[in-house]
Amino acid sequence: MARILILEDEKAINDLVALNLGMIGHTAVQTFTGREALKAAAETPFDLLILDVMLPDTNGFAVYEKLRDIPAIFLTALGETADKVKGFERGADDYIVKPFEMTELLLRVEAVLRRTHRSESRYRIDGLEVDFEAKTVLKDGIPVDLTLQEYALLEVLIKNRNIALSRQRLMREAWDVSFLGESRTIDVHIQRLRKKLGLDDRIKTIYRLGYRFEETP
Amino acid sequence: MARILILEDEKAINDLVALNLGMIGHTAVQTFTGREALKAAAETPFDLLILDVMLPDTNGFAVYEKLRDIPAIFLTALGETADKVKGFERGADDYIVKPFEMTELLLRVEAVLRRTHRSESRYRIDGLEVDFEAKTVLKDGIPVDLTLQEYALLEVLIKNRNIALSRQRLMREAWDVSFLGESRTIDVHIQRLRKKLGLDDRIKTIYRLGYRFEETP
DNA sequence: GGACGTTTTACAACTCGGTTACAACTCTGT
DNA sequence: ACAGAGTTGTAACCGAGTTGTAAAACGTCC
Repeated sequence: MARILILEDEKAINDLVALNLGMIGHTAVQTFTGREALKAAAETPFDLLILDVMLPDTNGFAVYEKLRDIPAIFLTALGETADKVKGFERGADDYIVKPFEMTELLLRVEAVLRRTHRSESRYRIDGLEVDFEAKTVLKDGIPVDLTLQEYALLEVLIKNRNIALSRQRLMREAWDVSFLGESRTIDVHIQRLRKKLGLDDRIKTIYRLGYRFEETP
Repeated sequence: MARILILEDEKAINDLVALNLGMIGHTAVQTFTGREALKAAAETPFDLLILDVMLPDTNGFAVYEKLRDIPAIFLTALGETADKVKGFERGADDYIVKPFEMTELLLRVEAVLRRTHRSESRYRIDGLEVDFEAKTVLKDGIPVDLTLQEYALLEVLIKNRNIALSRQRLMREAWDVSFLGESRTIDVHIQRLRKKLGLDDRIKTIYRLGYRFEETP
């Protein structure tokens, strides 16, 4: 089952949540301060975060920001704004108002875990890490310099991964040019991506058609 | 935490935003007209503005124009989004469409504050030490004389470190000029910063785009 | 007018994206 | 299986456009 990080300063609640998650087969790691939570998250990967919004040393959102690629459920005691935040649905995140029924929390945990594929602002595979917001690329944690054009091509490939893309279409999407004469431009850029990022296996050539970024080579 | 200015004529929304910001530890100052907002901003510095776009006496953009280098999140009603916000050359800012979930706003607040590092009063790396309050710069403990313009540029670079900044945006944030013709001004100032502070490795050129201050070269 | 800060100018150095040329490979028809 | 046509891989090269840099020109404040 899933590895779940709990960040909640009230020990009674923290224990209760951990106990219940454990009963339905998840592994829960309990933390009580933002610092602890970040440390735990740095050490081992988690599938889900359960974060208290208000904490003595920080707030749950700040912690979430630093671990942004992990889905989260927020716990809050903001009674006054309960109605406002009740229907909250955002990507793989959720929001629950204290005091809450444990059953409700467990249901939401299951729901979030089921929704593994969310609109991503990052993509990771093997040692490759692409941040679509910052437009940066890391290879084994080390920043790789891509030129604007190289990055544009990579982004199109990844966002259409597992789909064969014709040269025509690559030209249109990554170069913003609708026509394609006799030109080796794309081939050369594919070559550069493969070399810079070690993507020989992932970027597959489709003979007489174009290329495809593959997740399962 | 941060000092945040709210400009929103609907009292219910204004109160709600202020309440929620307060709950996660920020200081919110509530204003209801453009005039009030400008007055408040003139009296004390803010780290972030939350501005309603449509107001009885003015609009949020006009206020933002006058307080240029403070990051802002705009609140807009559904129909007025696209056209108005689109052509707007956005700095370290964001916009959100009403009606919005409070959590979403809070997340964006955290994101902006995190991106812009506004609440810090000094920055250190290698032998470089910048005091944003005193506006002084030490290199290996020795004071370095920067001119006003040089310092302004350095501050913008550092406060937006690890983000690629276009020349356009550097012009706007460090020179307070929104247009940029054919000019080598920025390049020359970058050159001086690099020379005076030995920042050849940290201030990176992004070809065809601008510059970026890097923490991990 | 002189000192200082800023911008422009001029040219050298460099970068990137594209082309080329040829080698290596893939597919098709026999 | 084989040959030949067509397609892709790849290193090397080139030119337009971009950036680095020193020096000159311009402003502005004492």
